Amino acid sequence: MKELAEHRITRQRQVILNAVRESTGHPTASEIYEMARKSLPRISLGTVYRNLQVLSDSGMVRTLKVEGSKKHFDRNISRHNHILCTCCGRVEDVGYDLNADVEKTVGGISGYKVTGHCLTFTGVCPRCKNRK
Amino acid sequence: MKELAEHRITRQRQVILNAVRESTGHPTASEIYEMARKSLPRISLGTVYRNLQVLSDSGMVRTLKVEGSKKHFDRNISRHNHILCTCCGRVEDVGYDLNADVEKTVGGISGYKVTGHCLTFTGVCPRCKNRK
DNA sequence: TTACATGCAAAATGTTTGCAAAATC
DNA sequence: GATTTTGCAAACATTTTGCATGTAA
Repeated sequence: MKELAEHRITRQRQVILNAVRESTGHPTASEIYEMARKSLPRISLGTVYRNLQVLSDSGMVRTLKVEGSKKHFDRNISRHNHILCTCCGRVEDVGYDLNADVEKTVGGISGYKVTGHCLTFTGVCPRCKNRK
Repeated sequence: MKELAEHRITRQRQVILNAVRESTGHPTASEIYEMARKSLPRISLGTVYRNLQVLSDSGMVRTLKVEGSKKHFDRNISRHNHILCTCCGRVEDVGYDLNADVEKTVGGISGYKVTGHCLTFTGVCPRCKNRK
């Protein structure tokens, strides 16, 4: 994990970080691009991608890879898991966590040096349930 | 889940299914394409993608979405989880499973009708550990 | 002033799709 | 013989990259 201090603090970088932090959900790169464009109309998608990478590498945002082809980004960098609505594509945090020693257990089983895990639930969100 | 019986049994379909079943790891679509090409040199990538979709929909193979951009396919359709080597990209099964009532718990927490979950560990595999 | 960051456009990657011909049932 | 499936190529969506220019430190 590189420190952000190694990087320059540009207007674009700040706007992108703020966009993620102000987002209520788990925005994709192009959603962040649209948000950033409101204050920096000439910002490019490439810059958004490059900065999301930098911010993710330096631990300031979290990159989520849920079902589907797009990456999502998360302002919440603490340990937590996610739930994906298979109906509307919504991604939400879920306040459920694995036991802390699970990674140790899996390390023993697999022989890997386990560095992390990703747990995503799928289901139908309350809104979609009620819509039927 | 559609039954495969609704679909015709073509040579391509069989070759693709066999390729997944005979694979030792968790091949990607293009790896399956290369395998299939050994017996059907004129098979197309589109056919591979279409058939993997059919086989996955009918529950005969499992589609895996691990970190990284590509989908992987798994001959093992029973409940199990995966571990990804962040060093070489290898994906392996891991004989660790969540408690069966976790989904019920998460349903209660989130208000979702939970239909599944996906748990993937990341780490460094024994081969990559020893290579240093 | 110089190394890093940007905008732009093109390329790369992985996957899906339209269509006419071929194969299955 | 009707319908599904195929091969091919083009389209698609997302992400990455090369490069000349701009900018923070």
